[in-house]
Amino acid sequence: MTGRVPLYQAKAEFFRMLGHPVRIRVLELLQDGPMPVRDLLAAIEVESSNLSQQLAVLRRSGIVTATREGPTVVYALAGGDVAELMRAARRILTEMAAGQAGLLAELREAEASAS
Amino acid sequence: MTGRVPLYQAKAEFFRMLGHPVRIRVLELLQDGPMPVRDLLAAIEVESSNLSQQLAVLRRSGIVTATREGPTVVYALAGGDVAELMRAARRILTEMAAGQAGLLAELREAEASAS
DNA sequence: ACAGAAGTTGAAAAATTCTGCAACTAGCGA
DNA sequence: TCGCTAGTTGCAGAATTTTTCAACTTCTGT
Repeated sequence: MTGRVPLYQAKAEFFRMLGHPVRIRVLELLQDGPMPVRDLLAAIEVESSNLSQQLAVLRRSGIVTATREGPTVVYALAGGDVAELMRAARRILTEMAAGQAGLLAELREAEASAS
Repeated sequence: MTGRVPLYQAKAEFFRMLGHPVRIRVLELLQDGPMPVRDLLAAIEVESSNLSQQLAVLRRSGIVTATREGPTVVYALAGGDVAELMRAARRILTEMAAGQAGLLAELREAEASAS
């Protein structure tokens, strides 16, 4: 019923949706609970219309919800464990950094003993 | 030493790197162990040069390694738990799908009782 | 040395995404 | 009702990414 998109493509779209610094920061901020746009804006430093665009991307994807409360709009994580995803990402990123440090060390050695 | 990029930006780049169907499929295939390009190519159906480009993206990011073995090049996951990341993504994706299904149900009800 | 298989690379064209401006809607208080 | 605050939307130009084609490198068998 819902589009019938192959899973790997849905995943790719999902990750692509995450692939923007402002959107990452929004998701991280929302992990501490719902937050009005005003506060996001204060925390993130980006033009208000740009933030709106990025929020729209998140909304469309369904990962956050927006509800109007009087004059302000409050955003919240729609579902679950974004935190876990971020943790997994950070772990891999850390490993990769370590790997590259290792590689750099190797390169330095190779250079030192270069003929 | 390494560029000094804010973490949220590193994360965004990481997720962006994941945001392509071919790259997702490669990473999923490599979870079962190292694999020569030939086999990836057979599994994925995409032009060979296109696959190469995507493999280059993965290589540059450091998430996979390539080693030449005679005439073939074998790719492998560089480090750790890509599997866990994929699981986390699938969980969220599933939740979101459920959420949307729920929303659709609500909309249908609203429609049914529309004045 | 030559031919063929396996991949990679460079570059240009095509497609997508991002940014910022201007215009616009919604709610609230005077 | 007017004006202000809070956000969103449409859109054009800029920047990135994706795709493809042609050329190129390596390695192996003969």
